[in-house]
Amino acid sequence: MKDGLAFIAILEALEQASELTELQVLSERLRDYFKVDHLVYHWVSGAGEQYGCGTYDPVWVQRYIEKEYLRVDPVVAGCYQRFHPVDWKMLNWSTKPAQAFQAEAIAHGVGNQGFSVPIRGPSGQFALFTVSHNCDDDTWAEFIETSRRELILVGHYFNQKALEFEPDRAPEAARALSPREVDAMTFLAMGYSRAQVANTLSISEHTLRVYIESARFKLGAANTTHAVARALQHGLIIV
Amino acid sequence: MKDGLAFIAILEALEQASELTELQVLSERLRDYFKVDHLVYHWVSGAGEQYGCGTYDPVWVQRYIEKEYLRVDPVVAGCYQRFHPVDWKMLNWSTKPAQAFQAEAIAHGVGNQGFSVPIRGPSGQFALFTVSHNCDDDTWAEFIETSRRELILVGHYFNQKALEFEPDRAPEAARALSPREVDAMTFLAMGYSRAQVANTLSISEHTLRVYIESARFKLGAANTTHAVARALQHGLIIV
DNA sequence: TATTCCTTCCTCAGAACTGGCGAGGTGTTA
DNA sequence: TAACACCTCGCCAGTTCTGAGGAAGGAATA
Repeated sequence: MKDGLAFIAILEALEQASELTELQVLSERLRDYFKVDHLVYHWVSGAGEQYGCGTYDPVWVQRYIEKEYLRVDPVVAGCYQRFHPVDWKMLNWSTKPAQAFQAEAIAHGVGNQGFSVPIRGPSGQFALFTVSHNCDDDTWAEFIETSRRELILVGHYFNQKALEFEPDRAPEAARALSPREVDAMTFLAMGYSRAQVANTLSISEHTLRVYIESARFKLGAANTTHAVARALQHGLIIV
Repeated sequence: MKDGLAFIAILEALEQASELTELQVLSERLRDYFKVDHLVYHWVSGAGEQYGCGTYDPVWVQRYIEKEYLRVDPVVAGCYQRFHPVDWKMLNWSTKPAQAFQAEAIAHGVGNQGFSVPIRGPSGQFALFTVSHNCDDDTWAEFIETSRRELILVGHYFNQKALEFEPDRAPEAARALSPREVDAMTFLAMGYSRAQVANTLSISEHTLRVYIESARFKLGAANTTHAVARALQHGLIIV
């Protein structure tokens, strides 16, 4: 750690932040602390909703949203499937859309190097905390080596604050399912047919249907598949 | 932070650990460092699979697994739905099964206080990093206040190592879906019927069926609902 | 005590999904 | 060039799910 005290000071400022706009300021302060070109927090969830703050060029951010680059961006795709923080070099940039995306990103000032920390929450909540910079591989590797811990920690604090300020997005108050409804959803998520679930739970298929329907209703789902998807996303079932 | 250097030393030992058994030793070392009664890492995923290491009484661990307390434990249920680390006091212990569970846990030496960090990964991976202790509320609150950052960080390092040592459990090498298959799964997870999805993608319903079937095959799923559930769990679609 | 929620059971018709058969075109890669 | 994966389309028969009606007892809560 370069300067433990300066870092702790920023963390404490982050803890005490009480408005979303402060995150913007803090991201600039952190960028200067880490001495990188860009530092970005990017939050993703449900039906393409996004929120972000950081030091990227607003033009680029706008374009990213408009073009739904979310579904092309190898950083998002890669982090979505990894637990560990990811150096951008480890990602798969070889597909055609990914290369076009990369070229455009760099043209908008995004660095050639990057490091992203994936952060996950309940309800399928997913966020990325990213630092990006222009430098050679060795310099970058050394930076990551020394800053890894701080980046992980600060990423989580960012996420915590972002959720705090936007409570609508976080809990989404999915009414809890009854035990039988949980059973039903669980086995359906495991691939059982209705008949199999009914058999497993030793109840009639008609009874099972009642549970599925009430779960569907509680989850605001259009069909069984949708209900199972939402139950999974809300962490209501553990498969 | 009480003793930054001692903590860093443990983190580095954790980084260099090369065997699962070392995690057991390190959890004891960390317990002593934090001066708590218990410190546990508990990993959960797919079809009730579990793995843990830490300082709980093995008898209790055995019983926990046998009785499937995973599905009763308010700590698991609570953390599964939260992003933030959780003080056990914040959880809902009022249901009958939860109270029975709590009584039994305390009888087996688990502390009256507890703090658990939820950790999530791709593929629906979920883990808990917990410290537990016997003391009054004020003492505990003070401990959490001072140790929160370290607990978050060390929990993530633990998880990283646990994944590293058990690679079978982590990636599960779900073959990637083709773009059209991703589209199909995505809209199905959003509750669209087959007809609606076909319409949205401007393809015939039969073509859509081909995608669903091939996605089903790749995901090893028994039916559409199962396929969507797996696609979600593997982070192959972003809904 | 009244109300609400959970659990369990029923039927029937129409809608939706699944499995099996087939076909042809494009693009990448060994 | 051949193999492979991807995208697109069709039909038929059978299975499964959904919607719209019910009914009744027990537990918890206000």
